[in-house]
Amino acid sequence: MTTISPPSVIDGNRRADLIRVSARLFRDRGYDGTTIRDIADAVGMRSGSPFYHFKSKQEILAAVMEEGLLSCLPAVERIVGGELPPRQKFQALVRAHLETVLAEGHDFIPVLLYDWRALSPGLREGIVALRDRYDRVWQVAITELKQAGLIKSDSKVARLLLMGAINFSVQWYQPGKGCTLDELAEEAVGMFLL
Amino acid sequence: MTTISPPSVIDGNRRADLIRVSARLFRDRGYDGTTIRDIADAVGMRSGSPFYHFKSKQEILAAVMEEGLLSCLPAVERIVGGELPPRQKFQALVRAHLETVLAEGHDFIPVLLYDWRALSPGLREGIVALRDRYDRVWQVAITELKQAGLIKSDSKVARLLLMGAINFSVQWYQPGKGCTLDELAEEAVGMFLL
DNA sequence: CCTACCGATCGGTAGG
DNA sequence: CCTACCGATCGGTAGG
Repeated sequence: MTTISPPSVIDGNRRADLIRVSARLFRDRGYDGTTIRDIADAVGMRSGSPFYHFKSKQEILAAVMEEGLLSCLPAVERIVGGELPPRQKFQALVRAHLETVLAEGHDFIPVLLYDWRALSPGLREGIVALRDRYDRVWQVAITELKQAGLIKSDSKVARLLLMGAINFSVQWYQPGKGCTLDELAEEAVGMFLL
Repeated sequence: MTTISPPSVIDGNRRADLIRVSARLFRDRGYDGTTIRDIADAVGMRSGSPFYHFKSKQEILAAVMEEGLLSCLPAVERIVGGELPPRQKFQALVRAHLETVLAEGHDFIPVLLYDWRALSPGLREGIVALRDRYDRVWQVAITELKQAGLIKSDSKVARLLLMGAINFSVQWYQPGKGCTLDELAEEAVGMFLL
């Protein structure tokens, strides 16, 4: 009796490997600073082989961003759909967001934040739809804060300023140096809420 | 009588031209997405000629960032050194900062924000010194806000969150669409201050 | 500042 | 998924 793994599963593993190491390399060196050869080396392939799994380098970038959004959406949607009181709900949302942006090994969303411009317009559409879903979760949370009197404005600009403050931490936060993610979440919530 | 412009002046003009068009191109397409040929074309030179003015493409990038910081530092230092009451002083600082980040033709600081990673470590030192000066201005302003009871914390993290919220607008703000810079400054100040 | 050019690198492909 | 390769592009330089 032979044990044969279905090709689709093998392919799925290698494809997932490529996405994961590409995320790390893109995060560290940027999309343009990473070559197909870097990616192939990191998974133990030859330089032409990634194109067996992806049509182009651009499609790897799109896959990294899509993977990042798909894997972090359920958590934030569960938080905002849950029953916590407004302040605690917002704190949980900020904490979850910080996790996806700053935690070690979480390279997907930083790639989205750093290299959005590098993604060709044709491939942006699908990612934009997921980004919109993510933004909508935040808008709902902020509206609840407004209704609870914890914030002055729940405008779109208010949301962009809030998310910007947190997203920009990707440019300065260093894990293990300075504050922890819990402390950062607490300071952020303390600063933004009345 | 021949009129001969001193070479240093000619060089100064052409060098300034190169910095200006490079800032615009870097802002629009990114450092890696801009070639020396793009830059040369934009000022009407042949592709090898920018290297008469700069030793490398990297040095052009450094010059863009340095120029941006040097030209915006006096304004913010004057504001913070001035006599406005804390809230108005902060509003003026935010407004000035938004100008350097979002106003049309102000491409230098966006390049700093977008392509910091593209600058080689050896060239970062001089720019870091100027960035530190800029950050110090903000820290002073925030400390004054704290003393006036207009903000909860004047920690470094508080400053980074504030500046992040505003800096991130470079990724979403579109001149002429949505709010004006004045409105944006007002909303930001309203959101951050108690 | 131009002409003419080079060496290196890069994304991608044909064929197996 | 590998081998072997290509065409294009790019930063940079020598010599004037």
